[in-house]
Amino acid sequence: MTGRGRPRKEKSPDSKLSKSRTRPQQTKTSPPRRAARTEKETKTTNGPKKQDPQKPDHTEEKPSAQKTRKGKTTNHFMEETNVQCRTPRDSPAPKTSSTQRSALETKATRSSTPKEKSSQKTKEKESTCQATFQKEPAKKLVTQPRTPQGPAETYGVRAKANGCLSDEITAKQTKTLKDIRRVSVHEKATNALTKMKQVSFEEKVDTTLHMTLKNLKIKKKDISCASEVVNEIQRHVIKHLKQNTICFKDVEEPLRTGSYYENLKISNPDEFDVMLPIPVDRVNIEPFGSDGAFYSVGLKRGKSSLQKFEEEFEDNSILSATKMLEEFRKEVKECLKECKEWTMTKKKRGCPAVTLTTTVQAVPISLDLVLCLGVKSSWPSFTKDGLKIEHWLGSKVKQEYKRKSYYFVPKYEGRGTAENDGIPAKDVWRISFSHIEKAIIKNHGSEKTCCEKAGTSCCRKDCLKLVKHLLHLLKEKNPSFDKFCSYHAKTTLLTSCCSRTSDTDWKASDLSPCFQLLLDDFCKHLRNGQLCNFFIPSQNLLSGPGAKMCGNLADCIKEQCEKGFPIFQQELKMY
DNA sequence: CCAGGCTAAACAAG
DNA sequence: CTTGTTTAGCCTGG
Repeated sequence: MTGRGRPRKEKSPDSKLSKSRTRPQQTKTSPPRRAARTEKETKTTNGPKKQDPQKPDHTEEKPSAQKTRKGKTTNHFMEETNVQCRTPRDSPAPKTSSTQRSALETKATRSSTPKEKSSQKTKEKESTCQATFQKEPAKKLVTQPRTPQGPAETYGVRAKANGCLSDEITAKQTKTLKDIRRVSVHEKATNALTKMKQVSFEEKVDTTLHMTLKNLKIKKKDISCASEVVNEIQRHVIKHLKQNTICFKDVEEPLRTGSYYENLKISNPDEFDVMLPIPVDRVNIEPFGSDGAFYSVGLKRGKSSLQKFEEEFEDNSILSATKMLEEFRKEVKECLKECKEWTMTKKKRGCPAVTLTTTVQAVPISLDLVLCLGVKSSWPSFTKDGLKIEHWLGSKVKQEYKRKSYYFVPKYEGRGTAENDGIPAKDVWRISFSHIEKAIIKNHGSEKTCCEKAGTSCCRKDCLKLVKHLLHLLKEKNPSFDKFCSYHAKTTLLTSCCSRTSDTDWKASDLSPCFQLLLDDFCKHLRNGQLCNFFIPSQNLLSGPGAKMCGNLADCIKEQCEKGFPIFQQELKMY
């Protein structure tokens, strides 16, 4: 890893190439990064997950981790009493002595005196959390959340998530007055306990979320390593396209899109998305299908370097996405001959990207090169009701965006042979506004200074990272969710930002409630089976997964919310 | 076109 | 916590 820090401008492409060629050997001799990391940063790194989230490996670790939790509750309780605001979640055991109980009560009243029942507002949490992060071992944070019918039952009271006391009273109606009085005494105690537990529960959620976010951060060193090789191959490919091809020689500056370049990448800098735009002017576009997301693209008459990709259909000709992508693949493959450390993955049907993979320090990295057409004219009419950012970012900003180009990527859905007006799906293009998404994410505040160093910081991006991560983990656990993707999360965030437009709706200190509100929004979309493309409202992004799966996912998310995100806690446990 | 300045984010130190 | 440093990526003015 030494010597990586030197300024890139000093390197000539050639020297870099030769250097890279030797790298595979280096990786063999040098210890895998995971091992190297354990010296220092083990607690915050995501080592175990490193290689391949899809591998079932990690499932082995979970049961054992669960075991360690069992039977430690009493001990755990004693430990916890030393920590301010960190009250037992697993319970006061039924046998809790009166002294212990009163200690708890006083603590409850002292530490928080919660006036409102369900205090969604969790103020000044951050300081507590921050301290917790540094001092407390992670294992402490990962105890099982209090189950709905928790130990409170031992007091003859049904403890509900929100402690609805009226229920409890009706349950006792048949009892004698004496009993009721006795109960009410207990109620008092329980009430305090319940409230205390709520605080504890919410705090625990808050801590879990912050810890999770912390673990999702990508290491500076990893960024350096990955970006060096990724930038190098990018430059190489672009140079090749410009110098050695005719049809792609007009390729413009790459549009670096996707999570990494939006600072939304989580866990590892292992996926890079780059769009390579070929400018086209004066095109005829025709919607393919009814939702306005796919189009056939015809070149207007006149010579063009793209003419060789035209297909004749009835009276006009269109640019065949498949042909063009094939040629692009061929050219990229050609330049990989000089970059042996990169390999190209097999073509996936309907996929717009040519995916290149390599490993840096034993860590796999993939780079998606997406050929696209850049269109400078005004956006198609299907976008008319999209991008409703007026109240959030302002209409000037909107106009600014709408003046920009838009792009087409060679992506189709379903079988390539499906026809529409005689045009096969494999020859159509999907519209893309990735550059606008990136611009919005980068400039996401209602106030211009949002998240700038002089301004107030918000939690919009953190919320999105968490939703993405949650979705990722749920998909890992349940492969039937594979039709859901991070774009659903992103679109949900953008949509939610348009309804909660103020920066104060997303205060950085309100991460937990904001995140859960965002999940609420997501679940609502899922239950309705409808999530509109942010730019093309007529396209429903949830038509793919189907109603049943949407319902299932919403159930899973709801469960996670109610239980305090055990799926995150389980992960934290591993570090 | 590209050098140099700027920003966001990670990170280290106090 | 605050402050400063480093880095990659981005933007811009000459």
